[in-house]
Amino acid sequence: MATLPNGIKHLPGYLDRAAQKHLVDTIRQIVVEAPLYVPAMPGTGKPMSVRMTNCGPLGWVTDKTRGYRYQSTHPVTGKAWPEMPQELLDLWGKLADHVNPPEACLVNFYSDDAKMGLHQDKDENAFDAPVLSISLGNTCLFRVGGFDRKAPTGSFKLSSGDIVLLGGEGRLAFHGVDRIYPDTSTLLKNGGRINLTLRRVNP
DNA sequence: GAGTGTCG
DNA sequence: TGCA
Repeated sequence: MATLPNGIKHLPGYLDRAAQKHLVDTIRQIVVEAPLYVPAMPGTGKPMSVRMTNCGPLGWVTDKTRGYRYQSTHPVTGKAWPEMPQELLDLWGKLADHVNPPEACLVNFYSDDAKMGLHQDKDENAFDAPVLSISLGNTCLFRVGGFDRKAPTGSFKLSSGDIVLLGGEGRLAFHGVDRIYPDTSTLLKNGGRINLTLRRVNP
């Protein structure tokens, strides 16, 4: 485990291959119930390069007119998000150091050419709880900065099975994904990367 | 002015 | 990595 200068924790190889495979199977089932959709930027409506879905009581969504928010239903199907799987509740219990369970698990699917610009996770009302991030599939280059957008940034690779905790000082750190490295994992048959982020939304 | 954006 |  490495503690970065800004307080962000990186746990390389936290999940073994079996646990990763099991999670992928779980996510596959979630995607059947709650299909991946293309989120859009507020205002411009510009599509993001990642595809998204969620599980848990709440899900993070965005579209052109209503912007970033959490809601209890899938924006396309209108159905409630699938239940939060037990294995994710267990991981949160082990690593999050927070009394309450996570309410949202955002599932981001990155194709090999997808990116995520530098941003803060600040649509929650519970900054005392960390954001717990799980990487599955191809390696990515992850960039982390500080509390202000202009603070200097640094980058490091995240591999399949790695976990990152954005907590404490690092909870509101700017972060993003610069690039995906194709063919760096055999976990996902069709390439790409899945990132799961567990969040507490309500205080 | 800001950006879960893109470009060089 | 920083700037546009």
